Amino acid sequence: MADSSAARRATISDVAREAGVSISTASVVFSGKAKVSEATRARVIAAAEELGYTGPDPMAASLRRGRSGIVAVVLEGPLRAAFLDPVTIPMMDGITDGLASLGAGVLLLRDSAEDGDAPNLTTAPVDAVVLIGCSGRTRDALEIVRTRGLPVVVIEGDAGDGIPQISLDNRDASAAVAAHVRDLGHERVATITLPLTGEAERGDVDDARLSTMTVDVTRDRLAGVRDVFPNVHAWSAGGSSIDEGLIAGRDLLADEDRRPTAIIAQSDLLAAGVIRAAEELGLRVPEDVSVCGFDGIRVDGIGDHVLTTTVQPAVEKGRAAGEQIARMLRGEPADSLHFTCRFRAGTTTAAPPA
Amino acid sequence: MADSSAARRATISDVAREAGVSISTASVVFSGKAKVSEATRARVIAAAEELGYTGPDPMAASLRRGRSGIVAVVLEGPLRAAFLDPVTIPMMDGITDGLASLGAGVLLLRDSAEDGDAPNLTTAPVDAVVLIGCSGRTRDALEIVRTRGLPVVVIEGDAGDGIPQISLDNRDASAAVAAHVRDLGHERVATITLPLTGEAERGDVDDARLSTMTVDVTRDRLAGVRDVFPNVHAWSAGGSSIDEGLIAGRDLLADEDRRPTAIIAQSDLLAAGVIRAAEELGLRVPEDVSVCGFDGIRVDGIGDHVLTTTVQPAVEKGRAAGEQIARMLRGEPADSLHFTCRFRAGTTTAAPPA
DNA sequence: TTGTAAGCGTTATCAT
DNA sequence: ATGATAACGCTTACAA
Repeated sequence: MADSSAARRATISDVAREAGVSISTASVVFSGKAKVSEATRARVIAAAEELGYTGPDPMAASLRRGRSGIVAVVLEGPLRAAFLDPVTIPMMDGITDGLASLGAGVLLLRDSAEDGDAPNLTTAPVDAVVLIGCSGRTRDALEIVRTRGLPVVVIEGDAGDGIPQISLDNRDASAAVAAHVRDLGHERVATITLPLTGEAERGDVDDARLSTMTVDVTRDRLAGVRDVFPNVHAWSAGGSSIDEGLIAGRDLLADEDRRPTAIIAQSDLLAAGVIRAAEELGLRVPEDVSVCGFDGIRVDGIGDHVLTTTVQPAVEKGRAAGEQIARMLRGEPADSLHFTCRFRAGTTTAAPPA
Repeated sequence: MADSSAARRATISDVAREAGVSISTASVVFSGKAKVSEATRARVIAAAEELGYTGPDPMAASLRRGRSGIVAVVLEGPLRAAFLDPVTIPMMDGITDGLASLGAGVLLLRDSAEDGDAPNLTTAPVDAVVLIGCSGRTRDALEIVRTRGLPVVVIEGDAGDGIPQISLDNRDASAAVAAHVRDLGHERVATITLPLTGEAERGDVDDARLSTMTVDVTRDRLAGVRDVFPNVHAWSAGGSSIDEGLIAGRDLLADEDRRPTAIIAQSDLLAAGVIRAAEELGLRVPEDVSVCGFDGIRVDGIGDHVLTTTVQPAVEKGRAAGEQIARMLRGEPADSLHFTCRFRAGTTTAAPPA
């Protein structure tokens, strides 16, 4: 008798019973994995409607299939910070794209291992993982993922071993920018690096600090500049933003005597900040000081300038990552892919002032 | 004999056996839901290590608990578009924040119902859903979610019924901006609206088009302007971006005779575009034309101007949504919350030219 | 403190 | 074309 008054959610077996068919038949109606006569299908659909059954429970289906249809994307630091970087968005878009063939969704995860009860790699029902910017804390994430045996692709980071990674010719591209600056005749050059470690600490970079550097991207882009200007004055920003560029620019351009004639920023955002700093100080770009960046995103806030920079294929990087994940999930072998930037001369660089 | 050579993944029962304890004891060691003697705990941990067991399978745990620890955030249109809107990111950050107490992750979902095999509301293992900008297609999402019986919160959209929603005083805030413009003495005023429908179609808005309007935010902000300027000339942008603002601005400011003395843009991005358009045409802001926006985000690219606008509490909105979700998941009642904007006078508005 | 056992709701295999 | 049945791997009363 006890006809449970509190509405328990209908299951596929309720539907099957109501429709007078077996559970497996009902299941097949929803999955479409086998032929079902039109008549029974209709009965099942009707029964489902009747009972308010909205289709297989995703968690049960996940368990049974061994797939959740979810891919984690691990970003460094808080979301806001990650998305402040203008290349993140196109890249994410690319990832979704590459994953499309698989019909997988994207779960945003932060890399904070400490974060108590936050959702993390060890407890999230994901089929695979994309790691972005493998550095410090992210390395822990990699460890977890590996022991969990999840397929993983790393974007911009050294994963080691046989882990497919999507890389960029940071060093060469950076060197190309530097070469452009050198060819213009600059000798007193400074570079503004991305953060050296997870902890953003800005200021001049000396050898001691250099040895603490853990972020690959930072290292490679700096190395590229040094390939051309071995003794370049390096200044490390606390992040990649216009504000940080502004701070760095003010510091580097303040002292008239030691003022560089060209500043090579390791991101377009930083470069934009430098341009602002220059304008603040009444310096003209590029007549008084040349400025260039890295990324090739569209930066607002630099007026009519076209930034001299190198353009990275952000969407393609993301798509490649997504595609490799898709392949691995299909049991196919995945490759590491290397992308190259394209140098773009703009209006923010010129010969040094006479 | 057949000691499966292909390494099948170890399960908790393997661990239990290896450690010589019952399955439940092993389970408890990992969940910490009950006291276990230090000795047995150690044995279990050791066994797990031995077998390479990395903790309970998330899918199995999800099924058993009835919780996946994942909350879906449904955005309108492609990810890229959604994240292009500068208020989205702080809002997402707020959501993650509000969800933190729950330890839930965020699954990004698009609202495209048609999208074949893409991951969607009906098949994703989520515990709850946040709907952003409930309009048109998003309404279908709402329907699905409701029949699935998932807790849901709607941000900026009319969900009807007893669905908690996070709202903004779009109309009043917009009216306040308009009032400011009126108080400065402007009479020839134009407004640039957000898209009227999901399909971005830009251009003058007449009554016919007005009746096709489906987006709540657009409607409310426009209504606010009309509260002050009943016959305001409305021009609908194809989206909320600087480029769209530029296009709109060019069109509105082109004809010297019909040129408005003030343009009220429904977003800061649009306003930034208008300012650019004005500068292109050699018009000074605010001397020749006043411009104001909506959102209160930091816009790059408008030089030294401080945009006259109204500031919306984006992070707070997101956090509120997250918190309401958390409450519902705890079985507590959830409320609708209403947020208000704060008017901010900037340097882009002044009295009309004499 | 530890063990027993009953599901959670599916899907896939194999018969029929 | 349809049905019976065995997993999937875990959690949690409840019993010992």
